[in-house]
Amino acid sequence: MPQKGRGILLSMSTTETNRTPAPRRATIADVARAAGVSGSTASVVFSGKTKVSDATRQRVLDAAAELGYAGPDPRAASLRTGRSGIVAVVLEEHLRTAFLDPVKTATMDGLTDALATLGSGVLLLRHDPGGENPVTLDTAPVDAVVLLSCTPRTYESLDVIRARGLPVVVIEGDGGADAAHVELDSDEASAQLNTHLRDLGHEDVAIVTLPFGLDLERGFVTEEQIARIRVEITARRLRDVRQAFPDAQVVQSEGSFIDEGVLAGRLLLDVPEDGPRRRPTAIIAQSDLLAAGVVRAAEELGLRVPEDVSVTGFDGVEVDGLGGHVLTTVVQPSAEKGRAAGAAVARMLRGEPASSQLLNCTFRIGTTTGPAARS
Amino acid sequence: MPQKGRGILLSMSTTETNRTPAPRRATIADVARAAGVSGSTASVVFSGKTKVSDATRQRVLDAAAELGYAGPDPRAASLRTGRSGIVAVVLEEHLRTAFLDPVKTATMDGLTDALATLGSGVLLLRHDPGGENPVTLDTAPVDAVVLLSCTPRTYESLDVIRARGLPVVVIEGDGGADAAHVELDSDEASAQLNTHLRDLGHEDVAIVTLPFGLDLERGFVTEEQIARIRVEITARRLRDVRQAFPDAQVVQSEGSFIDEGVLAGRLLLDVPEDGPRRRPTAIIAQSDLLAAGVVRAAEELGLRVPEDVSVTGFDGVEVDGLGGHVLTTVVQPSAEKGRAAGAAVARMLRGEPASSQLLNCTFRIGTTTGPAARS
DNA sequence: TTGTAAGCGTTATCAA
DNA sequence: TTGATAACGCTTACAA
Repeated sequence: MPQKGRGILLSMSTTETNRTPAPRRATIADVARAAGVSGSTASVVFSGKTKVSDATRQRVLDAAAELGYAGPDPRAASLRTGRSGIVAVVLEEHLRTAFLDPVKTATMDGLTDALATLGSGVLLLRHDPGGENPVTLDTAPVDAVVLLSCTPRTYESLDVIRARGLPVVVIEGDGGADAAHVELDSDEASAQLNTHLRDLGHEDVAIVTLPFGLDLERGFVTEEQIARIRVEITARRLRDVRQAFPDAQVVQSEGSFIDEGVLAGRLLLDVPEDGPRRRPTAIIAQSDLLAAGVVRAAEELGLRVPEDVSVTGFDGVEVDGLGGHVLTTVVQPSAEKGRAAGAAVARMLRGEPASSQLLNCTFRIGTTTGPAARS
Repeated sequence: MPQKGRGILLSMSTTETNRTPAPRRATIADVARAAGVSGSTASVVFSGKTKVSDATRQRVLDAAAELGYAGPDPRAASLRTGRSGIVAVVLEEHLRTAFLDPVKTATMDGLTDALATLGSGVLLLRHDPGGENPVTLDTAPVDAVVLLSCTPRTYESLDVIRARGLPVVVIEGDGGADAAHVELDSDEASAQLNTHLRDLGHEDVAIVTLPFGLDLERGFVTEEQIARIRVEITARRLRDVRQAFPDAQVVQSEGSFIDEGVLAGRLLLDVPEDGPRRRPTAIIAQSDLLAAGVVRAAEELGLRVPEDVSVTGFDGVEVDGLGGHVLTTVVQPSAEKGRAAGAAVARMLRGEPASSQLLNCTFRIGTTTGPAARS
């Protein structure tokens, strides 16, 4: 079709003057009239909430087809019912960034699954307080809100949500008493991982951590820096490991990526024959992606995993690029987190009070850990 | 809070009998009344569409605060305005699967950016014709629809959309005359890649393709199988390469993954010293992830890239796990695709006719190609 | 700058 | 099984 242009505009206004009075889409009322039934009957034919005789239904359906009526307008329906069938998911970051994290993706997957069962779709919302973002929780027709990647800033969203009286579910974060929570318990599984390594005779252990949130460069960190960690998950996982291995060397990565793991791994494993530092016999990475990188670094240096060095991860996700290895890792129920959040949404929509759920991680022994190498 | 229980239920019904008559949320009418202004004035205070005296505005705002009114109900507003501020994105697959593809993620990113500017959010919809999926295009209050991963089946969605009269944008697919399209032109860039390899002296070239859509196992394929390829993108990219290298060996992968690339790479590169097959001097992979895997396979086998073997990709995405290499590749404007789709949505929402856009790929020379190794 | 009034298209309730 | 009626909460010409 042509773009706007003078000639076209003229002909358009011509059409406009002598066009039929009502070029608007058919409504359910039109259908009802055409079918010779009441509006409520027509409505019920589409919603299926009440029994309608076959004959009547057919008449309504025929009329609808005739008029090109495609079913009730969701906007009107949602005004009337008070439900839009949409649940907002608030992400802290760019999608690109968020979906780089396989755990987050899996959680989203579980969430969409659960919500689909419920009959709801997922509206992606990025929480960016700075940007001029006109579609926010203020103006989106949503029935509930799920907070997925929580940082302290995310909680600003909560005020808006509370004001609207929307049900809120917070995944791994603190949303206050009126929000439902989905929490993870990794204590037991982490302890098992520690024991596993201890039992294999590992004493020289190193840790590759997620970022501290302090804008540090990748590398070895000091106790002082450890004390100032600002990312909760990093701090907790580190604490869990250091309970068993208080003297472990700690390398902070700049993110949960394979390539970061490679760099951290080199730092730890590429040690001069008789330099001051000894090569650890086991490396505990705070994510599977980091662990995959460490495995890679080891192999690059001609070290065999697990014969020469053991490597463990955290998350239990499938890592593309790990080759034949199966990581020894703490498996977190990523998709289950989403499903639990979906279930919580369902409950709150049913009017039940916000209730929280604690999900357990499990410890999985893979092929990347073995007896400590004799030094 | 306690779960439903007998005692609780009793006390609840007690409360119910003697609670205040109207526990419903305040509406804009309530606010107007409390502020002593008309409904329209109150409305305008929130929408900002018309000038309101500071005094009046303040009175309205105060009344709203007093009543705990959090702004206009989006459901009602969207019924009235005919806009919900939501655009549906239809994906063919599980989110998990869709977001494994870095190109798709980047496109989503561009799309959400563009739509945010427009004031719209993105509703994720999975097109699954089989499943019982109550929130579909039929029932979702959306202003427009973007089809992202198109397969022939996706077009079923189109009928529903058309019936609703919603604007449609199809990214890399054929949505018919009334849809806007975003298309990619890689001819030029592909030709440049071919020329690049030719100029470097490569003649023994192999191709690692995306799946054929024929449920084939990973491995070498026959001409007959090539003739039956059912995935358009695979066919087109293969055709482009074979124009220049008609005799290239072809290995089909089972998906766009690094690990698939590794396996395909081994198949091509791990050849016996004096077996029947010669080792190719260059491998053209149909995706960057596959290419990354091929690079890896080469290095595992002790071959240097690009000294012993050149590797090229397709997509131009950042690949985690590629180490220091920069792939020689065809860069497609992934995010731009999304942005273009967003722009198309904006235009159609403004009432302009569906118009289509063709985006160009570019050829990028990285560090993974070099002169053909002498055999 | 503010007010009046007329819907937007549905569905829930109740009665027939 | 069907029908009449009254909301649902808001926006926007248009008038004052």
